[in-house]
Amino acid sequence: MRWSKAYIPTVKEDPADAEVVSHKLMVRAGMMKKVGAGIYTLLPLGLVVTRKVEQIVREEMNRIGALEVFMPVLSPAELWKETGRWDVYGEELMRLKDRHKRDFVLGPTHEEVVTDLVRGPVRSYRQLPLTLYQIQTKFRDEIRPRFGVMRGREFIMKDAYSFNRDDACLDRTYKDMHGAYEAVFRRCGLAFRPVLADSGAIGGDVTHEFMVLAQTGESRVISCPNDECAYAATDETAESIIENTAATQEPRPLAKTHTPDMKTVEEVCSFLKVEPRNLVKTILYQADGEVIGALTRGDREISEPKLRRALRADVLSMADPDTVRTLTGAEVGFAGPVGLKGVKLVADKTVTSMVNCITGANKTDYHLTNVNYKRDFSGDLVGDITVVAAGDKCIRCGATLTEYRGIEVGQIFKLGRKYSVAMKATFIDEQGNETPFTMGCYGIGITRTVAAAIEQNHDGNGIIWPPSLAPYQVLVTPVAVSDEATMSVAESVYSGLCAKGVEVLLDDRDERPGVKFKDADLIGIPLRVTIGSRGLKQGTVEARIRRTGATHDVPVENAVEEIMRLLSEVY
RNA sequence: CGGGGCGUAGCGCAGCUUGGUUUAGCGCGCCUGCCUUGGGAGCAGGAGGUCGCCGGUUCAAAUCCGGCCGCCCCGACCA
Repeated sequence: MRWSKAYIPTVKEDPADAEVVSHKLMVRAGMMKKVGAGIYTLLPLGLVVTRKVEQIVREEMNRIGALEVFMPVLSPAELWKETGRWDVYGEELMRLKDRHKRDFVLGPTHEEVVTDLVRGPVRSYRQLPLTLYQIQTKFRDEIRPRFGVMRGREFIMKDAYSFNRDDACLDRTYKDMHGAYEAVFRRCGLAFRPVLADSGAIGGDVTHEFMVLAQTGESRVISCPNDECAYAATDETAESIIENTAATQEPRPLAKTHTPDMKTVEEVCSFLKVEPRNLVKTILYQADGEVIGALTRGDREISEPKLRRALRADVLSMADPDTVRTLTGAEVGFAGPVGLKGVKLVADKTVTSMVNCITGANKTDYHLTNVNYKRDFSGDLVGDITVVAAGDKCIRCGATLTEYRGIEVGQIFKLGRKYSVAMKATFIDEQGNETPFTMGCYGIGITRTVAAAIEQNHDGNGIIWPPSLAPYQVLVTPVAVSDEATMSVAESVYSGLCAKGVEVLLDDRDERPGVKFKDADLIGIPLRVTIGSRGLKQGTVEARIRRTGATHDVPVENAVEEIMRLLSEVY
């Protein structure tokens, strides 16, 4: 490809609306252009990179026997009503009507469509397992799109769905997928970690997220530094051992104390001269229509995903102030578990071993002191509903946990039978029984992976593509296109490399060298070959590795061979 | 949806507080010519704007007021 024909509109200045490097660089390198909030056009360079990621994904999916299909972006509301997600999915589901006023959705994911696809033709266990995947545009009406293509509303995703005869069969597919995902991200040249995660609204039990390690990542990952243990999970899911104190105290008699206008943990603590860890905080939630009280230690946060799982609830949100006032008989800020009626109590496991703690009194401007579990109140449900913090102890090996940030580029779920039961998708098993499929679903954010690759591979001058994702492997840069000797060498190196099947970009623009070099660094081609009169006097051209900046003078005569050799070293 | 901010040439911005001396300006980019050619050169000339949209105030509005639209940032969501 010749640069003069390639449409790579690079820009010097960062776009005003970009926050993170990948967004800035993708715009500056002429890879994409914003059309509206969270929606982008991919320009030729951006598209080529995207296709590279897609191809890697495609090869790894095919390798484990998944079959590619192509489902529509638009799907009728009926399918979503069948599984109930029409009501549960929320605002993020982009709904629209056709000219006949019939309801449709722009697919954010395709469980319904794919389940509908197989529920007729697949009748026998002999046809299983079956795994279908597609690479398709998805739409999620994000509350707040940001960071360019990292959190867009429209994005390209690979989504795969497996139909298995039973749990053991699903386990095998899940394991294959796990392996395929590791292969995909390894081939993309990314530093990543598979971590345990929450299954969210999609439902199901076991799930892993694949995190690309990056400071700008939106996800917190908690991990165990002990290599043999290697426990890693998202902050929504991670479990830990939270050390308790003061367990040696003798229980003292329950007392009520006046705490005028002391609503927050901090206020109560400074007023009563105690540590937050001696408080039990009580937060009221609305869970599938029922009001529940969640209890955890004062210095900790309630994890809504954990709470939702503990309750097996679909919809969970904090109760509104009126509900709180009605049920506690007090202003917000004075709720407590003692004597709280009509509310199901969910206690974090740490709460059960606390001694002489402080809680709200369910009376405005009063708190209770010397509250003790079992004696004064009990949880209807006890579990882990607290957000993990760095410094907690590993649930598996006891080591002190650490935290890092990551970009979630993929997630694999064991769905179970949620969708197959809801949609009556069944097959006949070996015993002749009609049985719902046991399903799994597996996603990779393609466009997000492109952005993640840039987050992880750039410097002050621009992108440094991992060779497997680079839009071109070699950039041939003649210093002056007006110089005939320079151009004839450039052309022969270019055509020589093309003939070897190398993806080459020839910068044939009549620009000053500085401009070309800056653009070269910006678009991040792994190997640049510079041809100028200076080198030609010695009979050489210069090969420069983008990542290291290392240069090699190679003789003109066998330039193509030398460049091929250097290329193989870059890989 | 709550809070904050922005909308002026292809891009990045100034001007707005205190309306008219601004024919609306600057940098980058773009076009022509000369010159230059190993890290975003120089000189000369040039093109490009319904100042987001609608309405109001005024002799006069980019500037003041109201409404609407779009975009960005911070919070509650997620591949």
